[in-house]
Formats: sequence, C-alpha cells, structure tokens
Amino acid sequence: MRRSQEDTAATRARIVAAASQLFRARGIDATSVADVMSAVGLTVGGFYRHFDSKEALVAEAIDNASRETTARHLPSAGAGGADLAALLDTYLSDAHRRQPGHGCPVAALCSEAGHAGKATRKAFTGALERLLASIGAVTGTRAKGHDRKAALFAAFAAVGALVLARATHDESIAGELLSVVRERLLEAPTHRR
Amino acid sequence: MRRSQEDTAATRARIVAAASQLFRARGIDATSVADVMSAVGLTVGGFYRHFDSKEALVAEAIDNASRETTARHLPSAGAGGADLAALLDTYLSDAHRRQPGHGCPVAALCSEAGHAGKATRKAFTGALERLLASIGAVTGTRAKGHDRKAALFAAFAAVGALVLARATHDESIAGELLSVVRERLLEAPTHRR
DNA sequence: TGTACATCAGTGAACGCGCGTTCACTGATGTAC
DNA sequence: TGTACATCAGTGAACGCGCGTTCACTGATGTAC
Repeated sequence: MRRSQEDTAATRARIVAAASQLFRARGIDATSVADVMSAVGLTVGGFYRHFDSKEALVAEAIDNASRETTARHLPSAGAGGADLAALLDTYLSDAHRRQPGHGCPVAALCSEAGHAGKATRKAFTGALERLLASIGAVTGTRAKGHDRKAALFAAFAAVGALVLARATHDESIAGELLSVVRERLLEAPTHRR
Repeated sequence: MRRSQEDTAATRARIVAAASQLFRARGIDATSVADVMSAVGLTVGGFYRHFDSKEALVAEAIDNASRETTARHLPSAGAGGADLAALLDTYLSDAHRRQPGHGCPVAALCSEAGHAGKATRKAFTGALERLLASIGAVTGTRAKGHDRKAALFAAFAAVGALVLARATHDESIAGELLSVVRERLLEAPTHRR
C-alpha cells in the first residue's frame, strides 16, 4: 500500500543506514539486498521503489558512512582546534577495531571497493578524498611540505594498521599493530600546534 | 584419463599459481573455481581431484603468494644486508601498484580476508606474520624499541598507501599517496645501519 | 619381462542454492475537479 | 469541502544466472603376480 512522502523518505534513509552498517561489517558481496531489507523489516521486492540497483545503494551507503564518520571524528573541523594525535587515537581505538560497521568506510572496504563497479569506486574515491581533507583540516590548510606529509604518513599508518589488525583474528597481533602506531604517535608527535 | 605422478603434481602447482594470481588481481569472491581451472586449460570437474574445496585452494594460494613475494623482496634476508628504505621503495613502486596479481597478498586481500572462512583467515594471518617478520629481518632481529616501532610504522604506512592508491581509480590521488610515503622515507630515514 | 587389474586425473553434464531483479497485485496517499 | 481516480510503497512469488560441488564415465598409469 502507498505510504506518505515522509514515511517514504524515512524508509529510504533507514535502508541506507542499515546497508551502510552491513556493508562495512560483513562486506559488500557478502551482504545481499534481502539482508538489508530484512534488517529494516521489509521484503526484497520493495527495494527497487527506492533504488535502481544494488550498486546505487552501495554508492550511497559509502557516501553516507563517509560523511557520518568524518562528522563524528572531526566535530570542530575548520575551527582549527582539532588535534591530529587525538583524532588518530580515536581512529586506533579498540572500539573502532571491533565495530567496523560503525567506523571508517575507507578502512572497511579498501580492498573490496577496487574490484567493484564504477559507481562504487567513485563513491569510495570520494570517501578517501574526504579522509585526506580531514587530515588537511587538522594540520591546517596552510600546512605544506614536511608537516602535511608527516600527517598523511601517520594517517596511512593508522589506516594500514587498523585494516591489518581487523584482518587477522589473532588478538595479540591485532593489539600490537595498533599499540605500535599509538606509541609512535606519542613518541614523535607528527604535527606542531 | 589418468596422468603420471609428475604431471599431477605439476598440474596442482599450476592451479595454485593461477589461483594465487587471480585471487590477488580480481578478489577471491570475484574469482570462480571455473575461472581458475580454465586459466590452467582444464575444466571445472577435475578441480576436486586436487583440492577438497575452494577455500582449501584459497588458503594455499595465499600461502604460496606470501612465500613468493617475501622471497622476491628479501633476496638477502638474514644476511643483514637488506635495506628497509630500498624494500619499501620496491613495495611502493608503480609496478607493484599496477600488478596486484603478482604482488603482496596482504595488501591485495586485506579487507576481503577478514570476511572469509577460518582457513582463509588463518592463511592471511600467516602471510601477515611473514610480512612483519620481514620487517624484523631488515631492521635486525635485535632492534627493539624505537627502531623497530619506526620500521613497523613505516611498513603500515606503505601497506596503507598502496591499498588506498589501488582502491581509488583516480591516478593523481594514487600517485600522490605513494610519492608522499616515498618522500617521507627519504626525508627521515626510519632505520640506522 | 609380461600380463591383468585396480587406480585415478580429467571430462562434461547435472545438482541445489542464493543472488539481483522483475512483476502482478493491494490498498493507502495524493491530486484534479 | 467532497468525490473520483491516478499514483506508488510494499508484498510475495517468480525469473534467469552463476556459483560450488557431485557424479558417471573414459582411458592412461601404476601395481601385483
């Protein structure tokens, strides 16, 4: 039966939110359209009233996750008060490692997105650009040369360590990877205030 | 028809080699058993004379790729003559970025392996341990504290940058990621001889 | 060394299954008068 | 404001397809005597 415009918009948003979480947590291929719809309490058939294809949902889910996590990790972006070390510490937290479904989509989908379709890759590239822009916002847009490179270097190490820590299901290795990057950030702070 | 023992062993090795390349290049899910077998010039049916399941092949293919790339990147491992900067420079080369099928399996499968079965995750963890051991071999097994952490940090940054560079199909971003890490390695060498 | 037979690598077709997508249908919502 | 009708969100079943795996069969290889 037909629903009101508000209900329709709300349902669409719930589909994107559920997809966004499931894709990050279980992977894109491993999550079916039926999985997403039943997570929202609906049946598969209705999906195509909201999206043209699964890939359209994937692209929107990645974009949504990217905006959401950026806003969460950079509450004061632009104000210049953000701290790279603090941001990376959140990024490298056990909570982030254990809950990929609520975390950075770039880390969650990095090796899978490359094998996907054009729309998915485009959305992933957008998410990556937003991540790099976040580093820029934290180090200051005027920071160039060594400062900015050091910040990017630290960010890559953080993403790399998080991804590898998640991929191995050996808790001791996972813990070591993250703590090495954390300690290194404390030992040699990579940005100056 | 039955084949000689040598032929059988050779066929098995060719299956592993083809699988190893295809899984890294296209992804595990995106590569079917039929794809692998036809790459070797055989039909699907014969596959199960060599392996119990697709996952058994995946595990062996990851292990094979790991040993192969480690041997290639660390020809003088143990002799103490290897150079971390040189190793990372090879790792960050355009050739490595463009040919994931012949490169590091850890970088190629990092976000996909975590969603796979137990045997796959075990093989991936083994490959990761071998990668970390390589860093240890290059920095010297006796190196502890800051030196070793700096080396691991650099390695994570290299893996992270490579994976992200491959995931985006924006050539300019991809190139920037790798060059930032390369420059950073030259600016502030992360290991002492 | 020669012979008879069991083994088994590889073929090609078939299997059940889950996937993305489509479709006829229902009935509340939105719109035109 | 009220009425008649077009719209369309959601259902539930069906579709074609590709997947991993199985199986009867073939014929060269390996083995027992």
